[in-house]
Amino acid sequence: MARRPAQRANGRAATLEDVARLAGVSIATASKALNGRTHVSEATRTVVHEAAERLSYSPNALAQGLRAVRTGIVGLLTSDLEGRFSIPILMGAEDAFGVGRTSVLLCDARGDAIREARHLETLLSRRVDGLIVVGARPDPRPSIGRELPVPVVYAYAPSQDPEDLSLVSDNVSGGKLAVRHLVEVGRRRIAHISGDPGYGAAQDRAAGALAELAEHGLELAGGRVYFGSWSESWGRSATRMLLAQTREIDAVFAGSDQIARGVIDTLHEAGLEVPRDVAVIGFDNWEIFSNGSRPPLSSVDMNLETLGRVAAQRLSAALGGELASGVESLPCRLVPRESTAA
Amino acid sequence: MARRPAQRANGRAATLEDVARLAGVSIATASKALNGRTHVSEATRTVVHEAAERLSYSPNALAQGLRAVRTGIVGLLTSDLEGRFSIPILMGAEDAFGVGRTSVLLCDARGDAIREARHLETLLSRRVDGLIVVGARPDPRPSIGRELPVPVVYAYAPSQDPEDLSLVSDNVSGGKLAVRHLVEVGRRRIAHISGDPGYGAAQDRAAGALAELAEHGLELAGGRVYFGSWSESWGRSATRMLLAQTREIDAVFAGSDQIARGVIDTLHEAGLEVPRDVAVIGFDNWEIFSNGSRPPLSSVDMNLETLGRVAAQRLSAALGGELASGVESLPCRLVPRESTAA
DNA sequence: TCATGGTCCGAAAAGGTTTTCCTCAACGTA
DNA sequence: TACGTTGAGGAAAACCTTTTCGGACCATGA
Repeated sequence: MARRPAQRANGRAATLEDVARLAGVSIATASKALNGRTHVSEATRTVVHEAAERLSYSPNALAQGLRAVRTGIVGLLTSDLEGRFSIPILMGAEDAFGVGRTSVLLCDARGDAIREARHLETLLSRRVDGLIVVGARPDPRPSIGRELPVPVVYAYAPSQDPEDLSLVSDNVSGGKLAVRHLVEVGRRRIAHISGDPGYGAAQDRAAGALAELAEHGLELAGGRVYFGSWSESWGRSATRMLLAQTREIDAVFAGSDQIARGVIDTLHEAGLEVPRDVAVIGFDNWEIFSNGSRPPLSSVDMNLETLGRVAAQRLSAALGGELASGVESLPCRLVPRESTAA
Repeated sequence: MARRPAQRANGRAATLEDVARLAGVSIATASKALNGRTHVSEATRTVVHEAAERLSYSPNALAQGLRAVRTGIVGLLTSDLEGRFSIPILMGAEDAFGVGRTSVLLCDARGDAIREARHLETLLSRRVDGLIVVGARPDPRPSIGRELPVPVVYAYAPSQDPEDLSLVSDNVSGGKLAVRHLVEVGRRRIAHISGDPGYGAAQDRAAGALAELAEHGLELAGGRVYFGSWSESWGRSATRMLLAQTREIDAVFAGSDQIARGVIDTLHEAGLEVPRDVAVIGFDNWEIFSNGSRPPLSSVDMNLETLGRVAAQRLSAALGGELASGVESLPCRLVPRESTAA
């Protein structure tokens, strides 16, 4: 069994010329009729539309893009697609552009600079209207270049070049948000277990947490931030270390949902109940983890869809005129669940 | 602070004509020189290349696509991007096409048929060379149409139309693989806890498991397959139900890694050690779950990257000639970890 | 009858590339 | 010298659409 792709009789898709011929008008008139331009009588317009319908005419976007200034394609250059951060951003961007108006050309550099450069070249040769660059981790990454013929927005990971426009999540206020929530549900002895201290995000969240604690006249339980790695197993080890040092805690702010899972596990093993004895809040709001957790895990959401959406908006705005530069921080959002219930 | 996108002096990208003028040759010669065609002297070729370099010339892929039969773009129409199944397929496909040769235009229909139709229209108007359709769940989905001007490959979710070409994972043999592994590490009283029985994948994995058990003259522990939902919490409830009925089990085959997590949790709570008392194997090999688990979870990998890669290959092959039809099943792969260690 | 104005439509150019076919020059051979 | 051959390079068409500009036609008023 085999089958050839369906094609029109002449072996090609219908062109505007075919439509015009069938409608008995010129190409110019057909174009004007289909695009709703003026200087076409209603009767003619109807005839043309019918002809287009009959031939299932679909304008060749390549030819349109060649003639017009815009192509309606933006490039999304990501460094880590399997990472869970690119996807929400991608979806937000796709959303903001609107179906049918702009398409997204996706390239994954897999963290390889050479591959990234080649992808960039390809995207430019396809005459994308703009680029969104999504880094693998939320730390400054090399700029893809300042002298590009199209506007570029960096999302999640800012560019090292301050002249570029970058959109990032405000991890400091995210850390504050988490601690403020814990305080609001009555907790006072709050510990912080986070991930790799080499990540700016880890430092920022910790800084926000400490600042918020200070505002309430509180000190960090456990005496220090437990930095380690972004893994469940680190959440477990760190919790064991923490409990070995002090059992005087009533809340843990975990630097990620994965860490939080490890924390909850170990608290349970130690005979502590969540949230009765110890409240736990995570970060990322990765639903598969936070909802799968028992009890469901409160978390801080980085609003990555919004990040993508705003990136798309900035890009659209930049098509017409100027592109701002600098780093724009977008707020996080608290998602309370049972693990911090009062 | 604001900045305009960099542009060339005349406000546009360099064209072949610019290169030709700078090199002092005709457009035709410049084209031939850059594309490595014959009938160009070495000297001229060098001059042209230098000119192109100086102008940082990049051929306009739109114009190339307009002239050529192929555009070098394939469309990827997915129904559920946030689901974790589209991404590996996408990456496999991107990989197989090779960087720079073919680009992937990504559209997410969000499970909405109307949105899907609009995306399809857009993709066709952009004259993609082919389409890969990735469904949201591994059950037959409506065909996007038989009379399309480009070849289409369905991946993960097969098309309902047997004339279409579909690539799916072989869940039956995946189920066999899991049980065979458990038998090989010496287990005999094997239970199966799976997800939503409305999923063909759940039925197939169960069928494979039962067939493999039968081959070894074994019966299913617990007396039946525990179907439920694809969640951690179902893994927990089902394990409680299973243990309430019999503690005569030494292995559990879970229908997904998430379920397996719930199973392991509950086994631990019941005082059973994994893998000493009960071995556990999952499905999907979702590393964030299987590696985060304690102990690390053995699993069956559906080889989704391979699925994507094969989809790309089939598409490439179809460009030249004919596209096969029917459903092609690709084998799964066992990934043993500690949770089934002997 | 002529001028004027308005409405509708069509010819043609532009956008950038590739390829075919043609010209032209140089060179070798009879 | 005349002719054939070879190799380099160029003109132009084709891919498809949009837009500008001008032409044709009709009606109206002077």
